[in-house]
Amino acid sequence: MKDLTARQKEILTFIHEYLHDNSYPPTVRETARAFSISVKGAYDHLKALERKGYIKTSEKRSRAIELVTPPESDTPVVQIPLLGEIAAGRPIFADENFERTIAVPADIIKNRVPHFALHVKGDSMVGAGILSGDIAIIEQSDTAKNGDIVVALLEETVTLKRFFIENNRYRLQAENPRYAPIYTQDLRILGRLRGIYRSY
Amino acid sequence: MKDLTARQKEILTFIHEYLHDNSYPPTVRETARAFSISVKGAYDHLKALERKGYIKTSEKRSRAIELVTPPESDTPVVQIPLLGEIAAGRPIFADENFERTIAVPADIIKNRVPHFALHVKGDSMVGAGILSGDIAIIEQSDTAKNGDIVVALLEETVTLKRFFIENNRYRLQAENPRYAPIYTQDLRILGRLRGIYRSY
DNA sequence: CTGTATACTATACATGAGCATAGGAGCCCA
DNA sequence: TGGGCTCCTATGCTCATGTATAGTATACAG
Repeated sequence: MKDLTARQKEILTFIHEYLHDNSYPPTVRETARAFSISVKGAYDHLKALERKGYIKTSEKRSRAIELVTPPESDTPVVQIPLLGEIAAGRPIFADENFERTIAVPADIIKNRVPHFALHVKGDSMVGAGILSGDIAIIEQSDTAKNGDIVVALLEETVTLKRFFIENNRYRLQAENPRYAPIYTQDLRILGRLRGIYRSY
Repeated sequence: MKDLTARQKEILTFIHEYLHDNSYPPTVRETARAFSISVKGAYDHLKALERKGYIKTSEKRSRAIELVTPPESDTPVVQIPLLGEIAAGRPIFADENFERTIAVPADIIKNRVPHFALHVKGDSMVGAGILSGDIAIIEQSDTAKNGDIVVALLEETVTLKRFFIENNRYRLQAENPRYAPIYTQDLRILGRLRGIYRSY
C-alpha cells in the first residue's frame, strides 16, 4: 500500500474515530466539516485514500465507506463472552445478557477455567480502582477466599464486592465508605475478579 | 428486550447481513427494496426495532442505524509493546525498556497511530481509578487536550498525570490529594492514556 | 520550465434519503 | 364491537448527499 500524506492520515484517522463512535461511516460533508474544509476537498481526500487502497467506496451511495483493514496476525488471546449490565432477577448467563465477545490476553486466563466479562455499573468499588463503565474479567467459580473480589448473587441481585467469611455469615464489603457492608447467610458466588479493563 | 414479530426478525436479519456484506448500514429505501415493500413500510419496521431496543437510529441522517446487539464476532486485537517501569533519565523508547508485547482490543487503537503500554508505579492517580501495577495503554502523541491523562517527560522523569494548559505554563495534576500539582513551562508529552488494564 | 500530485475554495445539480400524511386490511384482546 | 397493534400502499416534501466543473496555490521531480 502506498504511503499516505500527513493530511490523508488525519482523514483516515477521522473515519476510524467516527466509525468507532457511530458504527456507521461519515458522509463527505461530515468529513469536510470535521476539518473545516470544503466538500470537494474532503471528497478528493476520500478518493485519494481509495486510490491508495486504504478504503473502498461505492458510487452514489451515502456513507458508503469501507475500511480496507490489513490482515491481522495471530495473537495469544482468548475470546470470552461479555455479558451486559446485569439486571436484577435475570439469570446472569441467559442469552439475553450476551453482548459480544472480547479478547483478553491469554496469560491471565487459567487454562480450561471458563471466564466471562461484565460491565461494571456504579461506584461501590472505587476504592479498589474499579470505576463505573469498566469491564471486569471474571473467572467462573463458586468459591472464593477471604478478601477476594467476587461477583455474587444475592436475592436476585448481582454485585461485585469484596468477600469475607465470618463466623456464621458472609460479608460483602464495598470499597466505598458510602456503602455499608452487606451481611448474609444466603449467597451464591458466580466468579472471582481476575482483571479490569477500561477504555478512555 | 421486547419480543420481535417474525417480520421484524427478518428485517433485523437483513440489517445484519447487509452490514456484514458492506460494513455500513442500509438506507430505508434499500431495506424496502430488499423486501419489495414500500418505503414507509420499511421505515415503520425500523422504528419498531428501535422502539423495542434492537437498533438505534439518528434523526435525519442517512444509513444511521446502529445495532444495539452487534453480530457475534470475535473482537480483533493488536499487539503493542509493553515498556517496563520507566527509570528516570532513561530514554523511554530504548530497547532496554522493552518487556514484551501485549494484546489489546483493536477498537481502542486508532488506526496507524502507534501505541505502547507502561507499568504504572505509585499511587498518584488512585483518584482516577489507576493503581500501582496497572498497565496503561498509551497512544503516542506529542499533544493533548486540557484534562487528558498523559504520559509526560519532564526533567528526565516520566509520569502519568492529568494535563492542563494554563496561561503561561502547564499543570500536571495528580489524582491524589497527597500530591501537589506540578507547574512547568518545559515538558514533553509522550502520549495520551487510552486504556487501563489490571490483572488480579 | 513543465508536468504531476496535493490541498484546497466556491458553486451547482440531480437524485438519494429521511420523514410525514392519509389511508387500508388483518389480527388479538377485553 | 371496538381499540390497538402490525403490516402494508401511495404520494409528496424537503434537505442531505455524491459528484462535477472551474479555478488557486504550493511543492517536487525531471
